[in-house]
Amino acid sequence: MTAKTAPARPDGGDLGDACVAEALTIIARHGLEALSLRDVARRLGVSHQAPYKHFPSRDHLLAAVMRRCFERFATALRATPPTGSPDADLRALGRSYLRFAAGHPLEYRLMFGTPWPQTADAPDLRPYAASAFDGLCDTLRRLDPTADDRRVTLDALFVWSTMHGLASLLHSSAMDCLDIPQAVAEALPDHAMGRIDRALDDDVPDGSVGRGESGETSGAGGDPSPA
Amino acid sequence: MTAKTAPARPDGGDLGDACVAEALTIIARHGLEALSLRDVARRLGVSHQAPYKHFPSRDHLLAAVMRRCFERFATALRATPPTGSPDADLRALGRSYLRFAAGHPLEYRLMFGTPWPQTADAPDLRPYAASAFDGLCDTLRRLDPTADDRRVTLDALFVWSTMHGLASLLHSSAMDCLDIPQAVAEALPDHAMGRIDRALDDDVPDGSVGRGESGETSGAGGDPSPA
DNA sequence: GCGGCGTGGTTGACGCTGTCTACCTACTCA
DNA sequence: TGAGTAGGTAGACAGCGTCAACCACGCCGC
Repeated sequence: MTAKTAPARPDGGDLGDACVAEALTIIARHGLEALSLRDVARRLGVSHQAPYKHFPSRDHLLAAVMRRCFERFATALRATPPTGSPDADLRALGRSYLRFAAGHPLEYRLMFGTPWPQTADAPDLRPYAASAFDGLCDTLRRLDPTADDRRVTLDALFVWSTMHGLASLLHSSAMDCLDIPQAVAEALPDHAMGRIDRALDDDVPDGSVGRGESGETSGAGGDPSPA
Repeated sequence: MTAKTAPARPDGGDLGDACVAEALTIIARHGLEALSLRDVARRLGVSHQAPYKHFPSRDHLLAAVMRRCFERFATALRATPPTGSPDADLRALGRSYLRFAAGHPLEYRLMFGTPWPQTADAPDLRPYAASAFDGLCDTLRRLDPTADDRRVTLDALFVWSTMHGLASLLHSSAMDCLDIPQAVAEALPDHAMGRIDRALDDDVPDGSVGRGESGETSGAGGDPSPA
């Protein structure tokens, strides 16, 4: 329990890592539903029980795969270094976000579209999600240095919601029902980012943004136990 | 093959309908992963093969469940009759949307968060998705009667993206990582709707919204074959 | 040197799943 | 009356996750 940091077995490869890589390949190609521990073992040429020496259950393997997805996602978001203009930075961030989602739709769905396995609710994944969200908050703070923390958090969640909605809807089955011309679909990301720009651009007191229609704040998301 | 419109078997209940209802109950309570045809049959007190007389495969049952979900969703959205003010209508529509998603998170995920079974890509579900989207477009058209169709479609997709993003994120695992105070999370829907209001409020030429940064339109979602 | 032991691999079994096949029964209709 | 069919039955199959038992090897205290 003490000197168990890195297994680094003498016989070359680490089966645990290989399992994660193979599972990630399967998910990226055929989706989460197609992932099976036995298939992973078969592809790696080991017995169907070998992965259980590295992961107590399928969910633990899934959690490891998700960690790797989050690493890649965080790397992709950090790939756009901040420029001088917070406005341009926000757009670049949005573009990176959508590019990752478009390029890795199944991994994206794994991270944000499916319920996490109970195994993964550990604070293990928190740093990745938090760092991405903090980056967004920082950009927004530079955009409007006078905004307080609550305002920045709300705006960050608003921006994130729109980006996540775009990323999800653009590759969703529901979208295919709608006969949206491809040219319109392709113009949507920039259009939405323009709308976000305008939504955030003008600075007015908080009261006019969340203009409460007499207790309506609890109308949509107020129920503390919706399930 | 001709007079097969409604089975309406003489022996009381319709097992097909009962299967859909039972499957919907299971999904709403335990999620899609917990749905099994054998479990449905067991709960209904019939053999594990009985459902196959009504649905050729699990996916066909799933498609029927999704149709029922969409019916309920469309009903929920239509429950808010249009008032005189398109601005108020838009907010009411958003509230209905989020209320349904909060009240039926697993059904919502089934409709918009998981890939549809190939069985369901028939034009069967199109009317429901289209009617909801058209309602949103109509409201936006009343908000700005001068906007052309392309503009209305883009704005509708923008609004829908934000709503869908909110609905997804507010109940996602990623959100739990972020230590968002509950008060902020509860204020988010109204805040976001206020931002949307402002994003749509001012009317300026399309050029300033989708200000193309020299071909950037194809940067985020332009790749026609992302997978 | 050697026995205990943890690590990482194996095989075999269990119950679960979706699905295929065959069989049976009751109703409809020519 | 007899064929056809809709709808329900049971049995079998492969694939799945998981539990249990077993085995080979490297390490460490004696």
